[in-house]
Amino acid sequence: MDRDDPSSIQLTLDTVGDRWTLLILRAMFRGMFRFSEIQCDLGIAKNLLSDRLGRLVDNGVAEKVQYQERPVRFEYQLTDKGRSLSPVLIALMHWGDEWRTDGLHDKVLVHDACGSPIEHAVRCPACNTDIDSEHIQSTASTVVASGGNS
Amino acid sequence: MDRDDPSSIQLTLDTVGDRWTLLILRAMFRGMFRFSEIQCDLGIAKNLLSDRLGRLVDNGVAEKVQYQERPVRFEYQLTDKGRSLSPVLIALMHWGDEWRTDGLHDKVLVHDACGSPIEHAVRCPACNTDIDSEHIQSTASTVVASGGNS
DNA sequence: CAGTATCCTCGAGGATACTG
DNA sequence: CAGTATCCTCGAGGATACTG
Repeated sequence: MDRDDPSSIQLTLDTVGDRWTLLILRAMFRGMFRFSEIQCDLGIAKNLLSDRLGRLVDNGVAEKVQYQERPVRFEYQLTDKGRSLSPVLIALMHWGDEWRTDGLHDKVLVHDACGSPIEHAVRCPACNTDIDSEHIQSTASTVVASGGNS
Repeated sequence: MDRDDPSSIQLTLDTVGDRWTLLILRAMFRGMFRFSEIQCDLGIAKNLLSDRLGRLVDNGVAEKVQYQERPVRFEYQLTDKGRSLSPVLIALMHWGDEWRTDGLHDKVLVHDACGSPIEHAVRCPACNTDIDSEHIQSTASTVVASGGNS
């Protein structure tokens, strides 16, 4: 599992690949920065929230910022590293939207300016084109071999 | 945690938000479809792999396809639903690449045709433009409030 | 409010043995 | 090969009480 390929996915998962952590990040992306806000929103136990926030800070995904002096109070803000997780969150959310089977299909992610459902794209800045998943490679091998049966 | 907002992220996490499951999907995207290939690649215990593959099939992410008659043998292929997880995997991988601190920064995802590092984008097909994360909305609220401190 | 400290429980993960 | 069946262990998760 961790021999010659400490894959990038693995590294990401080590940092944010925990159920609560992902949910906490979602809350933070939604503008909740304080302990009690997040705790209340998620219904997570305090010791767990404390632990997860601590890890996020240790990993440089969030930072603890004092927002008040007396009494001393902190809030957690996303760093650039944390903010750059947005594609992950969006991809997760988008897939859930796309395939959810309950009636609540109104949760589709849309462009605020025009209301159209968004799309994901992977692009090559050099060629200035979209790239299909089967044309993405990592140094070692083809990352995504779509196709399969068809 | 599951009161009025069974968020799409939650739904996605329920299906694939498990450490092993994500790693199994990565293996499948790389073209490993057979039990032993995946088991060997990941070093996962057999009962767990069996359990995870079963769930993936139950959830319509993968399907069990017979590829041989005597003896009867099956392999697991991604369905459309499964294949549409590629943005999730790519986002996870991409973030890991971007922020990994070990020397192995050569794992960047590149366009196979030209070797340039890829970029992620969320696009509006109607406006034909890229959308910044703060301009994405779900029906209820702004999904990603970047900004924060600055 | 924003945590820390304890304690308890259940179940996920892993190993091993067995099977068609 | 592709699993299923058992069993054991450790630790994550949760509840509760306490604190600056």
